[in-house]
Amino acid sequence: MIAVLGALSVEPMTGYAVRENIRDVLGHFWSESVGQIYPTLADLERQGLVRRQHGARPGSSMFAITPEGHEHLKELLGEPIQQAPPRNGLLLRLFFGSTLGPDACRALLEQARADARQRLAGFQALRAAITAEDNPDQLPYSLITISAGEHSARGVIAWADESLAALDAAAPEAPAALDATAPPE
Amino acid sequence: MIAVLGALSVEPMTGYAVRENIRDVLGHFWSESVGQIYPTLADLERQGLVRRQHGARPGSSMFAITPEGHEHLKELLGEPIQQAPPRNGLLLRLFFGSTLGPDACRALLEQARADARQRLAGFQALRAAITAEDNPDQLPYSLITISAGEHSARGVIAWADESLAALDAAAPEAPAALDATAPPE
DNA sequence: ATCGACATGTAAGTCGTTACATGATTAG
DNA sequence: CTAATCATGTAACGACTTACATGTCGAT
Repeated sequence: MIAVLGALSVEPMTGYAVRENIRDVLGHFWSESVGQIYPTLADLERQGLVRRQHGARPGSSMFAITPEGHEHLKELLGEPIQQAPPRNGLLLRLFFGSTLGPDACRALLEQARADARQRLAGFQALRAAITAEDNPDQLPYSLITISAGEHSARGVIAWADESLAALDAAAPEAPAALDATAPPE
Repeated sequence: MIAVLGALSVEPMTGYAVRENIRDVLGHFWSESVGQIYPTLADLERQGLVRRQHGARPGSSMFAITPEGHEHLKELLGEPIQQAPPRNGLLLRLFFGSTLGPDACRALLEQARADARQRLAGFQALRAAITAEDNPDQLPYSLITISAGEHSARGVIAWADESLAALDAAAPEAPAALDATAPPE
């Protein structure tokens, strides 16, 4: 709802383009499925918050936000954030690490770290792209969201490093053990 | 499912206790609602993964995990993690910061930082508690999940600090401006 | 005797995803 | 000509939450 109206607040576009914009621009912190977008658009039209005009091709529509829609967007943005109940499948598995086994835990942490590194690289590319493309009004806010992603990714990397070290200390599972330090006993 | 079976893998307990354990022990990264727990328990019983015995009072049941249940838990823990589509209401609002207004953005960031500080304090208390209570097998894995929370909270604090500074630089909204540095012009 | 914690369940409803159905247009 | 992309929608299903309904037990 906010995302759809927000996309249209930038410029008029088709529902398909709304979907692409949400995926490509907001994708790292928000998502809407197809099944959400068209009904939402129909709702917004019914409420007079967007106007539907003929698209470039037969059967397609250009949606444009109305002044009331812009008003409504402001209200929506001011509404309290309701956060989803936490549900972190990685931490759930790691919590039961003694059942899962230390090796599988190490693998999970390494995977999480690799994913975070990739995301971090993506954010750095994205930062460069939007610094070139965004208008000066939007740029600081885009940068804030990218910065959030970067901080989060760096946090995951540091956490995974630390946790892998902790696992090595707790369960010496011979992680490349061919060095000069004498094994215990 | 994993959470319920995992709770019962520690010791037999009532459904009510399962709920409390999930809330109190896994609460910072996982949650199950009442409406999930009892049907899940009934499912697990039907599949022979838990056994129901008479509870201490009439009408109450003690649930205990069976060997097959323990096997199944291992399998579940090994299954790929499916992560929920991202949906961060805070970042969504901040992204549309030029519509929302700089002051409201500042307020959101300050709130997020305050929340993160509180979570961080909670984690530090929790760390002390479980270090005293947990058995040595479980402790490292509990610490890993707490550490994840701490890293995340510290990340949010650093990000909020940075972003507040960025907003001050981009939109000099007179944030406590009574100091010796001359205002521009 | 009454209040809060313990205890188990169900029903209704919300939210959201996935898959399907359909068709136009454009690039190779 | 044909594959990919553009474009719009719906239907079925699944996941989950909230509220309700019911009853026991222990402490004050």
